[in-house]
Amino acid sequence: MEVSTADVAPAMRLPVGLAGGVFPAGCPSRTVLDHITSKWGVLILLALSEGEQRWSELRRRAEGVSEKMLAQTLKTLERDGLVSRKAQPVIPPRVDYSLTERGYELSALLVPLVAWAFENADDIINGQRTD
Amino acid sequence: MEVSTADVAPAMRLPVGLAGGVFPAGCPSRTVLDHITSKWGVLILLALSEGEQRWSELRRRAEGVSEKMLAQTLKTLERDGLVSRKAQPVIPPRVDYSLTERGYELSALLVPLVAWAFENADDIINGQRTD
DNA sequence: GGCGGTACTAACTTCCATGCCAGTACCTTA
DNA sequence: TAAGGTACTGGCATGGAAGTTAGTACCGCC
Repeated sequence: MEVSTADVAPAMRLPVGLAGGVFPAGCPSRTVLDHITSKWGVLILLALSEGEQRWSELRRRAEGVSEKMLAQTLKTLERDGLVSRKAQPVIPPRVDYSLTERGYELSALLVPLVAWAFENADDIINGQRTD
Repeated sequence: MEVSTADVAPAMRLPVGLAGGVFPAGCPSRTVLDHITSKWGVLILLALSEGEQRWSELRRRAEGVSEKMLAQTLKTLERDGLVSRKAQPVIPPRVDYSLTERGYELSALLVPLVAWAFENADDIINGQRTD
């Protein structure tokens, strides 16, 4: 078998921490991973990967998200420096959300993952493995 | 800025579903995404991406996982056709887990994501964005 | 003989993410 | 005047994820 991590991203090989244990419990990586792999985190990053969007637009695109979770998730992602918030002091309020540079980096990795999930979802759910 | 979704996986662009709504709520993609982005799902897939491993080895590598969650997660991933289980009828019991072909496909996308999280974790947690 | 390791399953409990609802402040349209 | 849209915040409820504990069956080690 020659499928290995090396095929994927030569400059992105998993670091030292992996040799002998995936991650120390409670290390920053775990926290960050939790944020970006959270149910709504993924969807929102994904939606924003296609460009700046307003609050209400995000609500519609991340179908099923409640206002509370949208606010909470956006706040987390903003604190993590992945999303930037631009509020315009107009009435009615208008707030635009977009990805930061770091956010784009992330979404570049996230998008193929989600695409893969989308493409394989039916097979997987129907229990049709090829192997 | 040249980081865009197009740079990543030309054949993996996000499909039609995305234009106008990330995913329908309750569609298979959501379910699969939940499995593979689950707290322990990620860690286990990651650990297995480095090759076949036994139960007890996985316990140690995914630091902090309880036996219950390990069993549960492995069962889910096995049902999804991402992990294969080989039990040897020896005493004491010996069970080896490895990724299926589909599992490797996934891990190839997951590994760079996790690597990114690892590399950026400190910056993110300390709130030091560069932008 | 008793402890520990291997690979689990099952029951009970706890806790946090999420959901649901209500409220805010201002404007527009009917 | 009343309803509805915009962008939120906060409280309470709950369900599912996760943790805890115990039990199983067999063996090797000391």
